[in-house]
Amino acid sequence: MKIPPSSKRRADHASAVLRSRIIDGEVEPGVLLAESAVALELGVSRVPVREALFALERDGLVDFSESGRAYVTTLSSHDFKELYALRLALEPLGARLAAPRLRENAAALECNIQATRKAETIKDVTCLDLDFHELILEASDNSRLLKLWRSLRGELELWLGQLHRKHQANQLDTRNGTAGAHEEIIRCFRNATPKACEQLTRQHVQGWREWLPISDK
Amino acid sequence: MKIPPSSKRRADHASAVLRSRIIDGEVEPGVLLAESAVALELGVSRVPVREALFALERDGLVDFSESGRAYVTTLSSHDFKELYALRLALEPLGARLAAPRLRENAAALECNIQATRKAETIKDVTCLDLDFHELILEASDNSRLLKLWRSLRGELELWLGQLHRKHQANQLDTRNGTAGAHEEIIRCFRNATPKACEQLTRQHVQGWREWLPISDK
DNA sequence: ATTTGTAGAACGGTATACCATTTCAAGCTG
DNA sequence: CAGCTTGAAATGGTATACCGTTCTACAAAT
Repeated sequence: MKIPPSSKRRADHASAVLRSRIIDGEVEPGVLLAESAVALELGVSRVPVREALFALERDGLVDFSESGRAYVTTLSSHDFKELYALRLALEPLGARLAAPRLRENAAALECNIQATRKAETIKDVTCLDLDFHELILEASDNSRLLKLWRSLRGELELWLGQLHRKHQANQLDTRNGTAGAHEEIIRCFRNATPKACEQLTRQHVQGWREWLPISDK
Repeated sequence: MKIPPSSKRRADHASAVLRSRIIDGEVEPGVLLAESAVALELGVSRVPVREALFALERDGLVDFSESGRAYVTTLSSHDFKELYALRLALEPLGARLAAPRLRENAAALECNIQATRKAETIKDVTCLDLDFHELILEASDNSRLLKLWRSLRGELELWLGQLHRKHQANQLDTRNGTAGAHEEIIRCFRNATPKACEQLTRQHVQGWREWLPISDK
């Protein structure tokens, strides 16, 4: 739930606007994002828009056709499997690496859980959930691990957003389930070995994956 | 050892030229890559150069300062550790996923090994070695896994290139060692379970990491 | 009805020009 | 001599204009 305070660079602003539009489903997957049109609408020139589109491609939110046009990414269930296979590779590693640091100081994680309990929309819960996992990776002292994970986050948010929109009957109270699972993880960081943290994180990610209502079309 | 045939996009050309200069050590780490200067030298305008610099940043070959200037990446031994921790997370996973496909068809891998045996420079050996690992990930049917790995490859090449340049007395005949180890991996793909392939790949990557003469400054 | 041809619009790639910011060194001040 | 000031040069950010390519829709031909 972070809104960069209208960064100085217009490219960043354009990127942020487009990102949230895509994730919120305001623009449908497969839609063409023409530079000129976007530039006109955002009131900037094509140059920063180009930059924004490249950044979004890096995050998997737009795909470029061979001819250089940018389209909003369309995700399939196979894409979802790819993403989770990678979460399962990256996050347990991150947890193991972060364990020594989080053992002593898990304040940020605690704070995140409190916010989760108070969250009022399913979207906020999702965002805070991902934030929690990101916080762990931030403590892993492996900047590239964090970078790679972040490059997947946009697609995760897109996928989960689509899921929530489809199953309108969203149980907002994944809140407590999420918060509870995260508290168990914190306890593990405090008391157990790095190996145990790694293992619990693996189970947590795997468990969530199986929990989700995946339309395995 | 691939030279894109002067792609239509000048940005790609600029990117390729800069990439090879950085990896070959023609420009020292820490050097400023000013848009205007590069543009002037390559005979193109600043726009494609900008694009190239962004692409190189994604691959970790240049870093942007806060003010937006691009500098050639300087790698520390900590960076090397980060890279290998990630190889150890990604490549075994890739091997496991690729196993079913490679069991039947490992022609590309065979071909790579033959080329490795004939390689004439240490740089070629390194490149073919990385190609071998990349071929496995290409067979993993996880496009994002491949994408993430590729985003690390440039930094690996940069690091290894620096290492070779430092230890002039490079034993070119890592050739046979590499080829031999890779043949063992192919045999594993043909005869063993995906789990076994995963495990062997982990050992292979780990073994190489320990083999390298790391100046653990 | 399906396919092919074609003209015009849409779009991306690039060059160039202008402006704001940063950098850095010369010069001034204490 | 150290530290600060300042101003010119370097650099990046952005806008705009031009050109070639690609796309699309409509028309002609089979």
